[in-house]
Amino acid sequence: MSTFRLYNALTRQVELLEPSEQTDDGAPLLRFYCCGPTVYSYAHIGNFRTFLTADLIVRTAAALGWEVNYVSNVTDVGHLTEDDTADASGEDRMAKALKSKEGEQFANVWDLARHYTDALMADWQALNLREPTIRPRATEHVREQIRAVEALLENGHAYETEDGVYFHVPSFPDYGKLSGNTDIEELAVGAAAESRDVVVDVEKRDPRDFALWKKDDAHLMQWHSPFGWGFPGWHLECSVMAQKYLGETIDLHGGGEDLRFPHHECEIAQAEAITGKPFARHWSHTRFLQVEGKKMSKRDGNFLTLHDLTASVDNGGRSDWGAPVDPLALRLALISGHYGKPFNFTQAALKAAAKNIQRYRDADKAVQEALASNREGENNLEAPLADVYADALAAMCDDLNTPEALAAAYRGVNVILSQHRQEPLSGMAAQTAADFLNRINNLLGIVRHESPEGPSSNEDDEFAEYVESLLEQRTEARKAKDWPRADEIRAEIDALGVEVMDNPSGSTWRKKL
RNA sequence: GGCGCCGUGGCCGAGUGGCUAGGCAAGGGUCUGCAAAACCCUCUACAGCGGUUCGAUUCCGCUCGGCGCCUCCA
Repeated sequence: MSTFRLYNALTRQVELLEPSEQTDDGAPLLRFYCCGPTVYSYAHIGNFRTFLTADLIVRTAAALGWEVNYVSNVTDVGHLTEDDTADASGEDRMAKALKSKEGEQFANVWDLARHYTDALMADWQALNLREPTIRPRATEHVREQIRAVEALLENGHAYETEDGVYFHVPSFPDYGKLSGNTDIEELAVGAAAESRDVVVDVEKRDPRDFALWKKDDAHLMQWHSPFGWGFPGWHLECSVMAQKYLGETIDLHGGGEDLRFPHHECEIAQAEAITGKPFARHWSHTRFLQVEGKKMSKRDGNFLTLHDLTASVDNGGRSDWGAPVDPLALRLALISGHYGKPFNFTQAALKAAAKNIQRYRDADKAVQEALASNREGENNLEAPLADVYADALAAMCDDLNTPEALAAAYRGVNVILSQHRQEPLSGMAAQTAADFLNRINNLLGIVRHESPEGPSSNEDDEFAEYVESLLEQRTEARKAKDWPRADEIRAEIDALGVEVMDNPSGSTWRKKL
């Protein structure tokens, strides 16, 4: 039953994802590497769509009883902003960020990288993303990268020039097997470089050759190497770190669709030229998302970081996007489309997600209460919830069909709530429902936060206290049938962004969506 | 130009050779001091044109339209 099918970019078809090893306990062990971001700024929701895809792979594997060695890096070395990336010249992104307005607060590039790395981890947790087994940093693996360059020089796949060390693409006949960019492309590449008026290292032997090491003793981040002071090429860090932590051949390698070429193609070339073994057996890419029908861009005002959406307006959150948005709603919105298809992120979709999350919370709350009261009675949830969970897992195993998995999960929530409405859940039924919600949360991460400290704070507690006190006053007024006074207080509460709901059993409140 | 993806009801988005995905929005209703929430009901679509077929939204071809990558980008 434990078959997990996933699109493989290498073969261009949906294939069985097969761990090549087992743990000592006999569980399949998946070795998975997903390319992380360069920490020169806050990560945006597009970055997170990719990390979310990785997260869902990890969760689905875990649901099947697999162990996952999940490695996701942080690129804290500045690479390049200019078109001549292959030559690794030009200004790097970190240096550029340091000079920007936001960059003024940082003492240096190291400081800047640390700040944005911390921000990444906080956002990561807010979105309920599972922490990678290992999160290596490029700057902490420069030794290994230098050794890889040496190995490639020794076995003839690389050569040194005045400016750096390059990988010689023609020495690796498989180059292009992932992207389909083969020899025809070669001409286009040369042409492209010329038309862009880029200064190409004249010593490069082939236009496709890419930098393994860039000699530059003026660079803000530089290391000493046998080839002089400088810094490693961008593609090197991932293949080196993946192999260090996961072995020479890994089961699955993922990232954003833009990474397919040249980044992943170059990783393959470097890694396989050294080991002579396949680097990764399965490749997965997440498609870019669009925002309100357009590619995200700062100019169009639709460039969204997690911070833009989840921070309070006072704290820089974007009111035009309804900030602060519940991070779980954002998570749900971002996984409501298939990872391999273009996805249009819209305000309407975000609102719909928020509403659904509310419902998951309602169910969770009802179940917790029922669990506490432990009523006598039948358990008629077992069979329906088992079916629904099986549907959800099967959908995820079918190339991560999140829309279908979510539909199934929601069906389960509705079963629980409608059952509970007819007659409060028995202790046994509540236990079944709680197990279901836990499993759904493990699989999809949309029921509640998993991190020990949820995003709650003293501020929230104080706010809640204040609302409760107002609500008490209103209840008094209602008892006295002083309707104008009651409505007045409700208006006050309403102004705080809170809605009041009067039920037969009393009044409750919650933050408006 | 090269490679690839997609066009589903007001919106977002699965899926299938014949049997209502789902969500959100909207309209009507129940409930309610008024609201809100909740619940019930309604809304049957697959870009266009051909072809294959007993039958196509689903397969094939063409047309139109949108989008992505092709050394900045997840």
